[in-house]
Amino acid sequence: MARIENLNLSQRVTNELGQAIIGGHYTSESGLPTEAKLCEEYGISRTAIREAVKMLAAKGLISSRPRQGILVEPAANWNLYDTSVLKWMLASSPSLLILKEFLQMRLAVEPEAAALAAKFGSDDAIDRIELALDVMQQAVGDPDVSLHDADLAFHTSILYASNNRFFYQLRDFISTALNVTIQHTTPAKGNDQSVVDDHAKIYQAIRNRQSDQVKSMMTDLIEEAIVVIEAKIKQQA
Amino acid sequence: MARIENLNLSQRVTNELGQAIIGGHYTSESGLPTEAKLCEEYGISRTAIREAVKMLAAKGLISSRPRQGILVEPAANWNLYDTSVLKWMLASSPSLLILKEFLQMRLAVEPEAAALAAKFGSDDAIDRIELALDVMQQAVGDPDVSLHDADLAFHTSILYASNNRFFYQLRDFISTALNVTIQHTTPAKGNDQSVVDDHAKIYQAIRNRQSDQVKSMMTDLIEEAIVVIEAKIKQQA
DNA sequence: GGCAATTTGTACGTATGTATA
DNA sequence: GTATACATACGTACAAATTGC
Repeated sequence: MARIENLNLSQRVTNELGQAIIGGHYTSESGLPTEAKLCEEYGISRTAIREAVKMLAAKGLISSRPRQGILVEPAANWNLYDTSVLKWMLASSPSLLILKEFLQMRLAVEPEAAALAAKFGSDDAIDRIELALDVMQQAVGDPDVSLHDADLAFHTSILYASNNRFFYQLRDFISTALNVTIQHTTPAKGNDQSVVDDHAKIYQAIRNRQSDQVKSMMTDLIEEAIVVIEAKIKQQA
Repeated sequence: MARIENLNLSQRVTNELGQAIIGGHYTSESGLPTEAKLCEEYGISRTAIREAVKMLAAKGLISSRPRQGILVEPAANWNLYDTSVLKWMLASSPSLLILKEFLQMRLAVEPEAAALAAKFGSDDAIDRIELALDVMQQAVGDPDVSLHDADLAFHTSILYASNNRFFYQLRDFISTALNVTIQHTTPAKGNDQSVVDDHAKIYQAIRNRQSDQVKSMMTDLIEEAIVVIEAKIKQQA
């Protein structure tokens, strides 16, 4: 998403309403105010409101019918793989529990994606993984290079190499999940090199077309994170 | 999605334009006609066109800026987990290749979902799986009961029992994938009972909280389908 | 069936931004 | 650079359709 000041009016309203809905300010029972009220609240025209309503409806958050007004859809219908919806969710409830759900999804998706990359990835696509790994290696010891960003690029490039559009489509979701994961699993610095080494092994296995090995390696990588998080959750309770 | 005649104007236009974009009638180079032209073509007001454009933008299919007009986004940005987008894709290219991609995703998601259901599923949620299985059993020999529908319900109820909203959110995607799968993998009738038996074993493993076993059983179930499809693809070539 | 409330659809005017000459 | 033309962005006003009482 671009900077807020670059967004047009209906997009800004969509953002505010979307966050309010996911934050629970409007519920399935209460619904939203009428179009007219929303115009007053935001001091804008009906056209802008209606466009925002249509965008939120397209994301599964609301529905609107004459006489009934604008209704909040059950959370089960929200399109969680929409980048905006994901962002709003994270903003409203950044808990360890959602992180655990993220990791469970990563555990399903990433090992299989890595296995597909080993089986079907084009040489060019695997070059991209290597490139991301190189940057990760540079980042060790050089504070000007972001290990974090290179880590995201590494995992995303594997999704790309899977040669399956449905896996690659999950890049924003996985990036978001990985983002939150990193924030919680790198408390002590200094183990950067070992992180890079683990990723290097995964890259090599993909390059060598060892799909079974890479699948179990990626599984191990994510399960390590799950162990850390489950310990933290217990600690909280 | 409701019946077409129940949709309002902007939703109908969204459908037509969405299908045209995914079908390749408008490309990343050509873009779409101007709002004014679209009004003429469809014989409706600019407001309706604008609302449709906003909905398609919310699904990642297009973007619009002054002077540049309405641009088609790269296919990599389309929100494939949106039910409408998925439907449009299937309508425009119902090939065996997309089915293979579906199955690869199912192989990632469903075994893990079943394992989570075994670990964390509530008793109520597992009851739902049992219910779907019962209907599957009834369907064997009774043509009034749909094995197909019960099969979908079985797999969906496992996603629900995973107790993870991101897995359950994939129910439409998995249902669509399963739908296409069944069409291609049940050529000969008469093996209904063996299909039901396979599902019964999976249910029992979930009920007994055997997460490792259920994971490998679900993996086997889907890999069987993959073998059939890959044979068909080879046959075509 | 009639009435009221609310979204839906239409029409048109002005403003704003942006590519191009 | 500046001006111009063109396309979307935004606003207001009104008529139509739908639904609950």
